[in-house]
Amino acid sequence: MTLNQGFPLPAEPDADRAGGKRRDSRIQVRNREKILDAATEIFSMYGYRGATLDQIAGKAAMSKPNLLYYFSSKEELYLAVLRDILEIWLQPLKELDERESPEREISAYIDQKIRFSQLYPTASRVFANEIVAGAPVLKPVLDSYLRDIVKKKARVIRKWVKRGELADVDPYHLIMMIWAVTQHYADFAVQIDSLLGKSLDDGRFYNQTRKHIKRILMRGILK
Amino acid sequence: MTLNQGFPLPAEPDADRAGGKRRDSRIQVRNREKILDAATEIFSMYGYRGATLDQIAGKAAMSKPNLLYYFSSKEELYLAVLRDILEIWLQPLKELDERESPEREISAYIDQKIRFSQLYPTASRVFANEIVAGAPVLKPVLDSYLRDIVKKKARVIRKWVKRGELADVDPYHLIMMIWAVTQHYADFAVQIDSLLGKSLDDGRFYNQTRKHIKRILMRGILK
DNA sequence: CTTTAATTTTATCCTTTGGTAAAATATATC
DNA sequence: GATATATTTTACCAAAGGATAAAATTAAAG
Repeated sequence: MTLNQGFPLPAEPDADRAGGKRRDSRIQVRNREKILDAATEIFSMYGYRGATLDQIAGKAAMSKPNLLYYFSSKEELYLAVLRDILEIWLQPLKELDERESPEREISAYIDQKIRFSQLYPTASRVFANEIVAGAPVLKPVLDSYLRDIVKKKARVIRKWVKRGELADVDPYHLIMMIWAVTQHYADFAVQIDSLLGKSLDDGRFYNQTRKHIKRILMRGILK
Repeated sequence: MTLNQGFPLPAEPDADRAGGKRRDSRIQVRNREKILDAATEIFSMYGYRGATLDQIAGKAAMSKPNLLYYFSSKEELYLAVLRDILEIWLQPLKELDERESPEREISAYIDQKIRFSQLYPTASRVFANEIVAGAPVLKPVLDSYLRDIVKKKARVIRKWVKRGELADVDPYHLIMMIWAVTQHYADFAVQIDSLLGKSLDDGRFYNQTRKHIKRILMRGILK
């Protein structure tokens, strides 16, 4: 029940390979991927504790012991899933560049976030689940890694404000607003489907959503 | 694994009482409440499947069989929790009134939603969990009840747009933006705490957040 | 083709979990 | 204070869940 150990993060453990073992045979790669995909889906629906290895194995079309041959415990599997997600989740924020105009940069950032919601909705949900659950595993990462990046980027936004290119907005709240709105379309997809019968898979809806969010937010923060 | 049965909703089953049994003795009421509170907390952390009756009973300071004396199954307990949440969650939206100005009405709506996030963060998380999980229980409610209310309120917003009191925004996206942003502060509270060391419990932060969200959103949608 | 290493299956273990039965205790009513 | 009812505890149970061991099968290398 401790969960979480060794999450220095972006780097995969990656050991083993030294010992001469080839950890990348065709079948190895294919199966690990199959498992990670299945796990992402199941974890997104039931969270860490609610998910079962049987379900995941079933979805990956293999037996439970076989799955455990690739990931030696449920926890290890969960960590692997989270690691993958975090990598793509964090990337876009790092790219905010103060030398460009806020209009351009923030607009691009929103685009990337929505794109993530479109491309990896289940991954987004696993992440959401983890955070809603109180981030039992990711807390250390949030407290260090994420915190630093956000602090850095808050400074960028503050600079834009000082230069008068942006209305007087609080950088942190702005970032969180963008996260909230963009992730909502992935995390609450069922609700959106219930209300509109649409999802981001629908290209028209995707673009309409993207433009709409940007229109309101940009109007709200530009001078 | 079916979960969900009889969720005509806002109305409590409430039967029994006819049979002459008094379902409201002091101890009855107190214990049911204690259980519901404990359950809300545990469900918010682990979701329906991840939560265990032992945990809930433990948090409610009673034995599992004792808990089952009040709620005869995990499912029934979960339904009771959701029922309570949904009631307070839906209320504010119903109050949008086209006869008032959008400025006033939407502003008030945002206020109420943030207030909910402040007062019932764990309840908000149970709800989030349920939706992220694909709304296995609430789907029928979303498809009927919620859908109708939202449709009605979308009409109100559209009217404001036509009257020229509001920029040309899509009502549905606007509503979802408001949901996303306001609920985010409850659902992703850990993340916010990691980044800012603050929570809505802090009155200063609460107000700052409220004003900030309103400032950006209102600027974004008013003419 | 063998031989060796990688992969998969089968059988099994122990713990947890939702739930029940029935006895024991407390509370209320007359 | 005796009787009936409501509440709580104790003792279980069957199923599910994470995990391991070892046998069986498949793939790779020489």
